[in-house]
Amino acid sequence: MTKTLQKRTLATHSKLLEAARAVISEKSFEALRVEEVVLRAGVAKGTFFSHFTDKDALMEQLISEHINAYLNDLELRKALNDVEDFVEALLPMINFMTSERYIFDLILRYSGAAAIEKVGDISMTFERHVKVVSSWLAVGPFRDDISPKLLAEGVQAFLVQAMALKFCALHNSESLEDRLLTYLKAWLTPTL
Amino acid sequence: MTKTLQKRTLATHSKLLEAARAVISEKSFEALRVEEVVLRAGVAKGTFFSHFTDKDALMEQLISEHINAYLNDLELRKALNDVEDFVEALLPMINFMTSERYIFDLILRYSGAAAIEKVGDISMTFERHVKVVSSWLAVGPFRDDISPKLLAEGVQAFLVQAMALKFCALHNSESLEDRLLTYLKAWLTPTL
DNA sequence: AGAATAAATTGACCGTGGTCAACACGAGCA
DNA sequence: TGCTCGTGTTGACCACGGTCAATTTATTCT
Repeated sequence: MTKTLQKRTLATHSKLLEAARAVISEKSFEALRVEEVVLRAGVAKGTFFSHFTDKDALMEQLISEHINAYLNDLELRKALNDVEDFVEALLPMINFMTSERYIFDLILRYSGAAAIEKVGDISMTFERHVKVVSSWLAVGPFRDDISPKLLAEGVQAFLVQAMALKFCALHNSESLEDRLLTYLKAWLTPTL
Repeated sequence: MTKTLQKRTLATHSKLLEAARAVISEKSFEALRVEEVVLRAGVAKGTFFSHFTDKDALMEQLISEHINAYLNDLELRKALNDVEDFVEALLPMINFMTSERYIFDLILRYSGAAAIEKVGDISMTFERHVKVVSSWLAVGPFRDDISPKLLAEGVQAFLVQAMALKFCALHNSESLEDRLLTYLKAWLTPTL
């Protein structure tokens, strides 16, 4: 039970996903319209909303697919020697996250500020990110007066801050990379 | 020039603001509908959009009014001795910012991720916040290997992080206050 | 096979933010 | 007083996300 008719359902579901991915690769995340997705998938509008709770849910799924791909790469990397390597490793993912303001806004909204009730896909990528970064911090030449997990949460906070400033009119003299470098050095290797 | 008919315009503008404030105090920020605001103000919908570029612009103004009131209080405070005082001082503002998810989302969206073209009201409150916090950090018993401004930017990053986690399903075992305390101690007073 | 049942799909409809060509109003001028 | 012109105002209209009672399609039972 709860698994009848699954064949047709799965087909429709993947048709919708395919259509959405097509729109995004041809245009952008921001330009995606539910209307166009259902048109391409050849289904009615209502069908979309019986497969995804809302448009954001689809977007969250598609965006976290990308993020998870970056995390897969990051997981393969061994310990990192210094902050420079750190930033260099994270840069591809950061570039994706800030490639569209729409993407960054959605990530921000669902990263931690996500629905209390249900843990979303993006929220889980943030969790995963903390784990990956923690593992690096546990063995690298970084401060050890606080736990790797706390350190990693800090890295995340500074990452978000640096990305946010990229979109800000007041602070675009310095590059995202330089800014992040400054933040992370101060956070990971304080020199009292 | 550019200032003819200003009397009528100003009257309409404040009618709109008053109506909006009334709706918010009776209901909430989230519950505000442009439709209702113009109805109460006794003007047409189009008028609203000749006074505010969009609904967010109105919200930004109203929210930053609140934030600026908190900042006025904070500016009066002299140097703070320790991290505990710090958190205690910031708490009222934090509580407002997280009193509605709608508010926090809007603040987040326009804090740094704001429009590149125009610097918005909320963006300016964040700027102001950094200044206030910097002035505290410059004289308090905190690390001095990095500039007060950089320290203050970090405080902001951790503040956002702590607030975001308040809305997160994964991390609501610890209170916002405790979490912030942990973050700020690690950031402001590292013990190598 | 046909009836009964469960589930997926449909599309007309709604709420709400936002647009814009037409219109009303007030100021300056003859 | 009446004409002109720039600006403020109007409200019908659009775009787009989301809903839901009705309908179609598959499944199970006899």
